Amino acid sequence: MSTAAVADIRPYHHGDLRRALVDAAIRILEREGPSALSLRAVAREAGVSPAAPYHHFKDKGELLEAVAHVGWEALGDGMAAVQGSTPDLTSLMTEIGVAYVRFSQEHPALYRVMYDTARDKDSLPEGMQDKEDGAYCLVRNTFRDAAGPGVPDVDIELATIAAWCAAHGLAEMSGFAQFNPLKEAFGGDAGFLRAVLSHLGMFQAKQVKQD
Amino acid sequence: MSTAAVADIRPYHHGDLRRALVDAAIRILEREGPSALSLRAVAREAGVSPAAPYHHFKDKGELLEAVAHVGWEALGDGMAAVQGSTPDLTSLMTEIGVAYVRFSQEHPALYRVMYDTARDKDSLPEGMQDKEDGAYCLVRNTFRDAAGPGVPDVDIELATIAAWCAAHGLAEMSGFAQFNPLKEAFGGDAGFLRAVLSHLGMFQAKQVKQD
DNA sequence: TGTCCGATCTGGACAGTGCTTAGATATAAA
DNA sequence: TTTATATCTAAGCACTGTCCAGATCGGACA
Repeated sequence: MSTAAVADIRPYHHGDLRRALVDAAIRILEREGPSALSLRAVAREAGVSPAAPYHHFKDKGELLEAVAHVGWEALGDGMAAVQGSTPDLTSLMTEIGVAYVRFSQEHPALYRVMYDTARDKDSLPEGMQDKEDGAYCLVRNTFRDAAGPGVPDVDIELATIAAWCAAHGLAEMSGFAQFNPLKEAFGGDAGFLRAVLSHLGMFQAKQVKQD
Repeated sequence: MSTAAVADIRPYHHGDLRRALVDAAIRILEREGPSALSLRAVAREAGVSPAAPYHHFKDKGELLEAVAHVGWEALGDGMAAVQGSTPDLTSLMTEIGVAYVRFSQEHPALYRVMYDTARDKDSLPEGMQDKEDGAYCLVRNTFRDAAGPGVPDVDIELATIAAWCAAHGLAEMSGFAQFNPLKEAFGGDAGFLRAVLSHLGMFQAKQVKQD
């Protein structure tokens, strides 16, 4: 079993084609956008025949899920990086939200794949929610720690999803050109993001603690 | 010019193929989802050759824009229908938000096309924002009326986009199966939507009036 | 060492896609 | 009736996702 586990990790002709394909897909995504991400282009980028991916993924969707998984981990890392940057919950949640939106701005194609695959399955991806250190759990734990004991789980969950909705909504809207004037009015993109996130009351600790 | 305008409205062999194609596309969307929406399938549904659509739309994207436009108008109608249902701004904004999310739940494929085409253009679609009676303007006007004179435009715009982000975020998240337990805790889907929207402070009038 | 087996990859094919071009047909204008 | 224009079709191109038969390679076992 232990040798089998090793074989699972480093098993190939090619080296590790599965990983190479995911990397190639992300490279194409960042370079040419989602519309250029065909399975054949990924195989080409990895220097392999068009049929080769089918020995590692059931279909294109399964490859995209693997790509999305990498994206969710990177997003989680980005959000975790600002953890502990301030003791104040309000500004901490704002900074986490800014980190979230920043990621979506820096990797728009990857961000799109992350949600597209999730929507196709009607289910949030593993890398985001299932693991205890996923991005979603990070937000929930932040609320839970701030609330302390005695606050019902339902309220924590509500605060979490409300914050997530706001951040995701802002991530999708902030790219539209129509909001450029408003961005300038708030001193650039960062100021705009903080203004919207601050405007959203759910980042305030009292809402979690009181109600 | 006036006769030309008439010719623009009713000019065909087929009757009105342009409109027929848009209708066919929406029919396919509601029946089989976004992945089945190929230009050829639309032509088939409309009983016409695969090349025929190219005499009415530059490419597939332009057809999708027309489809999205219909979607935005329908969404705007749905949101306008709850207008005046209550004099209280907080509950009115909540009801508008509920109408928004309901639309996305009842027409998930169409809703997806609406934002996909917008993202591809990095620009909000005409049907949503440009016209004075578009869905986005409806929200802005509601805030403006509630705020009265003296409140800077920037604050109105900020409240509008914040509300929009929250509604869109919730529209996208509410479909995920992971939130089903939470929905039950709030007495079903409607209760869940109102709980999240109420939790979001930007629906409260004071934030527009005071700040 | 030689042989075999299974995992890994290729070549070739199929149906379906967006889109273009050349030509047919019907409608309206002359 | 002739002509011009708008509308549509037929055929084809390059591309896609996916499958299949076979080639090739690695490690296990003799």
